[in-house]
Amino acid sequence: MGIQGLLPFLKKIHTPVNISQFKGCTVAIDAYCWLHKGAFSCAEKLALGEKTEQYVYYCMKYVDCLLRNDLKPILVFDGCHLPSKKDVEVSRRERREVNRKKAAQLLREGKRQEAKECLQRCVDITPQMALQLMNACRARGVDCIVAPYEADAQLAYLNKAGIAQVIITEDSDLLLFGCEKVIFKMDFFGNGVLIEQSRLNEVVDIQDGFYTFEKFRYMCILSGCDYLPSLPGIGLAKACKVFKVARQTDIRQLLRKIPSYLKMSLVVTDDYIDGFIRADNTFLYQLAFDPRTGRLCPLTPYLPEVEIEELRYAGPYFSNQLALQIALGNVDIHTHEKIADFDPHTYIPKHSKKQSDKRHMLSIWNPGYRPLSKTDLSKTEAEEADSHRPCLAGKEVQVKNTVTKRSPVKRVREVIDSIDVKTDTELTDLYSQPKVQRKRRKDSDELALDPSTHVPSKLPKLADSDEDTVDVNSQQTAKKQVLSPSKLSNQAHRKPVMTADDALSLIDQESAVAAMPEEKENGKAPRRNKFAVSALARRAKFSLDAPALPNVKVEVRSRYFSSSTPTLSTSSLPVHENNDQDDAVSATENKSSSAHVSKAQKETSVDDSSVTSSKIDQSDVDKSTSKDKIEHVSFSPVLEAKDKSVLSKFCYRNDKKTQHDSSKSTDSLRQGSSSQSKTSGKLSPGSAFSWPGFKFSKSSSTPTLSSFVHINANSNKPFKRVQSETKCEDEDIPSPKFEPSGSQRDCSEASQNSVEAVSNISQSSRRLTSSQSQGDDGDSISQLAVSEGSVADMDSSQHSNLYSIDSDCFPGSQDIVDLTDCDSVSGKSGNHSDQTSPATSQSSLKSPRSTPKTPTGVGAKKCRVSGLSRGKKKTAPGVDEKQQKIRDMFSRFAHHK
DNA sequence: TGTAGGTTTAAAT
DNA sequence: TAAACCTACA
Repeated sequence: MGIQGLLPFLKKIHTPVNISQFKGCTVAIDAYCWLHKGAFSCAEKLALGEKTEQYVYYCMKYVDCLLRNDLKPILVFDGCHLPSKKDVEVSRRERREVNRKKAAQLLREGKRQEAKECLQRCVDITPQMALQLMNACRARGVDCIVAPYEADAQLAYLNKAGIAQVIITEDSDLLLFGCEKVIFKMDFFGNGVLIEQSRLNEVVDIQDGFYTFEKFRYMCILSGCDYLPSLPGIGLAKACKVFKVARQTDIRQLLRKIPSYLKMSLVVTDDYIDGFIRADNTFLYQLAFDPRTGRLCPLTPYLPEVEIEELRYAGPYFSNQLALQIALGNVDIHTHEKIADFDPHTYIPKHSKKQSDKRHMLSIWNPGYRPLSKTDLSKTEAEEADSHRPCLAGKEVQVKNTVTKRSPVKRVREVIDSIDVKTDTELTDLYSQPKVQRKRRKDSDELALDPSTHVPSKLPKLADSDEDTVDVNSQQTAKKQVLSPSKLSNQAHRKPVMTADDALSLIDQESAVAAMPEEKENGKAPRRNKFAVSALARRAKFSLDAPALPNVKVEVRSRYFSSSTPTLSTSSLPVHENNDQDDAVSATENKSSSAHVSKAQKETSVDDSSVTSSKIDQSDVDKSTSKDKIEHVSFSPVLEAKDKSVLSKFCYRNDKKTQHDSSKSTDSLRQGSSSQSKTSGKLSPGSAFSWPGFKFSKSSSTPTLSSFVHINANSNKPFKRVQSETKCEDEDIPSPKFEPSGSQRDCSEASQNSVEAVSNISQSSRRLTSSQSQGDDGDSISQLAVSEGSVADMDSSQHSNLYSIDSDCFPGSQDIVDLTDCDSVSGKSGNHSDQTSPATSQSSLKSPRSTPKTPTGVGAKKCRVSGLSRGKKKTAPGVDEKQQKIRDMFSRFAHHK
C-alpha cells in the first residue's frame, strides 16, 4: 500500500524520464507491480481457475522494453510474509475472499459484468504465476530473484549494494527503504517518473543542515505506513510539519511532543512509540538475499546497540540454503515445497556478444558477476551524456579552426537551409544542390551514428575541404540543427513535399550512383540523398555485400514498406519504364529505400527497414538473372548463420512474435506491440516486424517466414506480391519457414501463374478497397477487394491465395485506398455503401486471420482515417491528378509521422 | 479553509 | 495500487 499520498506529495521532485537514459545500467523491478496489472486483464480467467498466460506476456512487454534500451533487468518477486505485515496480509486475503464470494453470487444472478469487476478485485498473485514469469524471463536471459520477505527490501538492497542502479516500482515505500533512484509509473515505452533520494529535502523543506533522510523516513512512518497506522488526524502534511518544527533528536521524546508541535489534542501512547520503532527498524533491517554471497543479510548493517534477536518482526532468519532456493524460485514461499528446479550453475543465459565482456552484464548467479562499479557507472553516464550531445566537443574545435575561412558557397548553403521550401521549383533546386544534401546528411548521420561506431570509410567522402571552409554562422546553424530535433523534423517535413518529377530524378540519381561505384573511388561526391547514405551505412553494418552471397535467395520478411509507397507514385508514374530493366529488382528497391523513404518519410526505421533494404540490396547481385521472370526471393538460413548481427536482430523480433503467437492472447499482445512501435518510432511503419498483421505461422514455434516476395521484374507492377503461408498449409504445401528450396520453390512456382494474374489485376484496376481494420490494428493480414471489372482476375488470386498487400504496407493503408479510390467513389453516387460491396464481396478473399468489418464501417472509417474529406477530393479535378495524389500522400504521411 | 479520511474509479484487453 | 473525488472535522 505504501505511504498514502506520498507520490503526490513529492510531485515537486518528479522528474520525467525515459528508461533509455539509464542505458547500460542494471534496473531492478518490483515484478509484482507488473504482475498485478497484467493479471487485471485476465482476472476472470485467473479467478475461475482457467489457464492463461496473458499476464506473462504483459510483463514481458515491459521486459522487452528494458532490453531494447540496453538495460539489464532483474525482476524481484515477493517472498514470505513479513510478521510486521501479517495483519495487512490477512485483511487483504479477507477482502479478496469477500469479493470472490460476491462475484460468485453475481455470476449466479447472471450479472456477468459486475461479477467481472469483483473478480478483478480478488486477483491474487500466486507463486505459480510468479514462476511462469520467471521462466519466461530466464528464457530471455533476464535474471529473477525472489526476496526472502518483501520485494521492496530486496530491491533496496540491490540498489544499495550497487547491483541495481535504478529501481522500477509503483510502491512509494521503496523510497523509505533507502533507494537512491526510483522510477514510478513506467509505461511500455520506458517513460516514467524518477524520484531521487538526494532531492527529498527539497520537498520536506526542512531548514538546511537539519534535514536527514532519517527524518524523511520518520515523517512517512508517522503519516502511516504498512507497518504502523497513523495517529488520528495525522497525515503527510502534519507529519512534515512536526519534523520541520522539531529540533528533538531523540525519536521517543519527539513523538511524545507531537501534540504540542501540532497543537492538537493527541495521545501518543508507549505502544505507538514502540510500534514506531519497530516500523522504523523494519525499514532499516529487513532481511534481503545477497546473490553474490548466497546469504541473508539485513538491508542496513546492524548498529551496535541493535538487539538482533528482537528484530524478528523485520524477518526471522532461516538457513541460507533455503534462502537460496527461495531466491531462485525453486521453493513455494508459503509452503516451502519444491516447485521448480532452477540451477544457476547450469543456467546459460542469453547474452549478446557486445555484453559478454562486461561482468556486470552477466547473470547475477554467475560466479564471474560483478556489480557495475562507480567508475563503470560514470563511464556509462558519460557515454549516455555524449549520446545526448552528439559530437558537440568536436564541433567546437571545428568552429575555432574555421573562423577565418569563409566561403560564399557556404553562405548560399546557409540561406538554402533556412528557407522554407514549399514550391516544387524550390524543391527541385534543393535536391539538385549536392552540398546541401551533404550537409544535411552529415548532420543526420551524426545524430544517428555514434562516433565510435561510425563507418566513414564505407561512406562517400564528405568533401572535407568544404567542411573546413564552413563559416561560423553556418557551423552554428549546423549545431543548432543537430541539437534541435524540431529543426530536423522540420526538414523532414520539408523534404517529402516534392513533385513526381523530383522523385523520378532522384531515383535516377540513386540508380546512377549505385551503378557507378568508381565515382566514389575517384573522390567525387556522388549526389545522394540522406537516406541513401544511411542505407549504405546499414549495408556495411549488416555485411550483406559478402561475395559468398550472390546466389543466395534473399527472402524478405517485410511488408514492403518501400514497395507500398510506390504503389501510389508508380501506379500513376512511368517509373519502371524509365529504368533500365536490368536493374529491375534493385531499381525497385532503390526507389523504395531511397526515393520513397528519404523523400516521403525522410527517416524511417533503422531497424527493420534497414534489414529489408539491406537484403534487397543483396538481391542486386543476382538481379541480372532475374530478368523477365518472377523472382522468388527467399531468405537463406546460411545468410542468417553467417551474419550474427542480422540473426540476432531477427531472432529478437521473431522470438517475440513467436511467443505471442503461441498464446491465445496473440491479438491483444500484437496490438500492444503495435502501439509500441508507433510511439517509439523505432520501427518502420512498413516493417514486417512492426506490422501487427504480419504473422508467423501458428504452427511454428520457430522463427518462420510468413510471406514470400514475388517481384516481377518486367511487369512494371508497382508492388510486390505476398503469398499467404497459411494457404500453403491449407493446400498441404509445406510451410516455407527456413527451407530455402524445395517446398518454397514448389509453392512459389505453383502459384506463379496466379502471380501473373494478380499482377494483371493491379494493372487493370487500381481501385482497391481495403477492409483491413483501422490503423495498425493488425487483426487482418490484408483484405483487399478489387473493384468491379477485376472480379474474374481476383478469383485466380483467390485460388492461389496471392494477395496484393500494397495498401497494407502503408501505415494508413486506407489512405492509399482512398487515393486511388476516392475519385471513383466521389465520381459515383458518393454513397458509402458503394464501397462496401467490393469490401463485402472480398470476404471470400480474406485471409484466415482477417477480422470481419461491418460493411458500413469500412467506408466511413476509410474517410476518417485518411484525413481527407471527400469534399476536398472532389475539388481537385483541375489539378494534375498524379502530382496531387503524391502530394497528398506525402503530406499525410508526414502527418502520420 | 486546510487537512485527513473514506469512497470510487481506473488499470488491461 | 494510486489518483480523484467527496465529506467531515478542527
